[in-house]
Amino acid sequence: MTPSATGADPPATARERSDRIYGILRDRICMLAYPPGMRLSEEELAEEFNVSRTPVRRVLTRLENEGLVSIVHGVGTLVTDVELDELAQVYHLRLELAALMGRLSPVQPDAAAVERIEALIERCDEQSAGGLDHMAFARLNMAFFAEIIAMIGNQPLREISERLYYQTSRIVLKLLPTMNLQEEFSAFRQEMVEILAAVRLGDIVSVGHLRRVHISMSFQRMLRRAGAAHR
Amino acid sequence: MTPSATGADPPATARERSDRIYGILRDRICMLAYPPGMRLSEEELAEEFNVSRTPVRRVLTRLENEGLVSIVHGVGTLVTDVELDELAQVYHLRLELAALMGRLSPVQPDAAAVERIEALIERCDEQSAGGLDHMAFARLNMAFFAEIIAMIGNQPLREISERLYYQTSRIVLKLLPTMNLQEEFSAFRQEMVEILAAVRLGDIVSVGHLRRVHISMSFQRMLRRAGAAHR
DNA sequence: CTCCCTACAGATGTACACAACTCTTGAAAC
DNA sequence: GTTTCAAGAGTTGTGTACATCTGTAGGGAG
Repeated sequence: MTPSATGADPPATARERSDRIYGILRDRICMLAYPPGMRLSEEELAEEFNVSRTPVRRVLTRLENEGLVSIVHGVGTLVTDVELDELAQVYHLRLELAALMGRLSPVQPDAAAVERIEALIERCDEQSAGGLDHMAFARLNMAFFAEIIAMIGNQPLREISERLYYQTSRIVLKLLPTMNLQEEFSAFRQEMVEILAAVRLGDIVSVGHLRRVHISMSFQRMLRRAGAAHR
Repeated sequence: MTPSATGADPPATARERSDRIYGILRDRICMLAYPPGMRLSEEELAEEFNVSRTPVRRVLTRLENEGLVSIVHGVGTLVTDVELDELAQVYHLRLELAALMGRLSPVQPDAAAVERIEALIERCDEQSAGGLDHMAFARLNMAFFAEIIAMIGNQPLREISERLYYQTSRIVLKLLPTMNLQEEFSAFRQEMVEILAAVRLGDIVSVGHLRRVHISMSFQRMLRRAGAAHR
């Protein structure tokens, strides 16, 4: 927004600026604004954020460690490709980790969190009524995930769950055009309703198991579609 | 060994040099050669490895992302401290992940791996016969861990298990002087014997459960010692 | 004697120039 | 026509000077 000409942006500390750029680039990759295979130019990014290549490289290295880009000397920084079969292991692990959240010092969500989940269900209904949108689905999914991880009290598990989510979130958006969008919206709404009921009971163990079930079924639907597309 | 005066080291690619420096620093931190609280100088490290600060910073940033050091602007790069109660969450997660290894596409170890484990048990006996050494215990433990993670077929789970191990390995070495070293050697040997039996049967599920049991008991022994020391 | 403030030493963060590497393009040899 | 090689453009990796920040030591006011 503000072109920094006035320097209206809070200068902030180096760490905060780095985290900000990281978050922006991660979201662009996860939302496919930077599609798989796209080449990211350090110089262009440096220009966009009004910094030199050095802090940009710091961010790109972090994204590489998390598997979202691949840096190749002399070639460039490439957004990694996502293939369902290559991410099968990540999905299997996500299933098991989801079931763990209730066992490892879970956090009881407060009333505000319950209201936010209710609002998400409402937004889901509004979308279903109007035109269905891929991007809207992805954003709702991400917002709901934010509520889920807030219930994970075990900090290492929370960080790992986040990482794995960002690694797999793209495959959903990528395959969505080939799938039944209404079915996906419906399944997602059902998941939120069921989890909301468990949240109201304070039963985080069940929240974890419900998550596990729905991640598994979502994965199975994608496998079926991918298998059908190959014929 | 070779002081690089002759340049005998294979020049290697940038990635390999970076990984090499990373591995060296990680081992030094995990072996307490760099004790918690120690300040690492980018300039000194750059001089030691015959590079500039730039690649050193790349490695230190990675170590920070994994929680082994803390970089503070204007202050320095400090080796993070390890406290048992702060690492309790990591331990609880490690327990559950250990139990998962048998369920997620485990890798059957070959005959050579079985022999290496037998050799580790033998080395453990030699240590028990001679003078007991903290460093020897840590090295045996790390070597055995290498055999364990080789059985983890799920790649993301393997990487995560490695990270969490490096985060907790220091606390063992730190508390070892206050503990019964002979008891620890004995328990460790027992773990290896039991797991070897499961490996011979090709029962990786049991390997995982045995790991879980022994990680848990090791943690409980440390908790008891730490509690006793506080009085 | 205590407290505060200022200057300084030393650390990490940033910018920029250059080195090293990859891929492409084109022409020349066969 | 095919192949090979060399030169060039474009990218990331590295080295280095400087900017920015922090903790401390020292001196002066009260």
